[in-house]
Amino acid sequence: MMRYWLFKSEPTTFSINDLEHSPNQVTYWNGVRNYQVRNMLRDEMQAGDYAFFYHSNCTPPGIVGTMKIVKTGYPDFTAWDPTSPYFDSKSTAIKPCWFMVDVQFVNKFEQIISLDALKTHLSLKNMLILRPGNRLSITPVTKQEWEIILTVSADSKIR
DNA sequence: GCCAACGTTGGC
DNA sequence: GCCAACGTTGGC
Repeated sequence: MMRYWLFKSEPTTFSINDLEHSPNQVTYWNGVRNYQVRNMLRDEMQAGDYAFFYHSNCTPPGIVGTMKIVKTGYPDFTAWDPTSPYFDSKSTAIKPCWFMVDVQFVNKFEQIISLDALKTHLSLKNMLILRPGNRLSITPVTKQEWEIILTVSADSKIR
């Protein structure tokens, strides 16, 4: 059963352009250090799932494109590197604590669908990203939400 | 740069 | 296992 997701990233750290220009347009999504999100990466995400790429902490924040999960959860090895900002001594190769998936670029929207724009769609009002105080860097998206947002993106192209 | 929300830590 | 203090996220 295919699922849909939304991945947040600060574009100054890693943007959709960075993904587009990665080798084979694929990258590992490392650095998740939240247990709820870890569980999604480790247990729930499947190859073939689709995800929105969301730019956070920028002007304006919003969804900028889509990507695809191409490798299911495996240990986030950047947690093992003492020189990495993502180092965490809790995690070892024998007993990994943190996980990541590989994602592949699919497309970039011609126009960002800003957080403000998302808020104007009644049918999207239950999106986790719109919930005040939601800080999960990855959230599940329903099939309906996925399709509505793609429609919004196609509409914005015509204008 | 402010601040609300909320996850994590650590003392007890 | 409770909960206050603290740190981080992220919109504004």
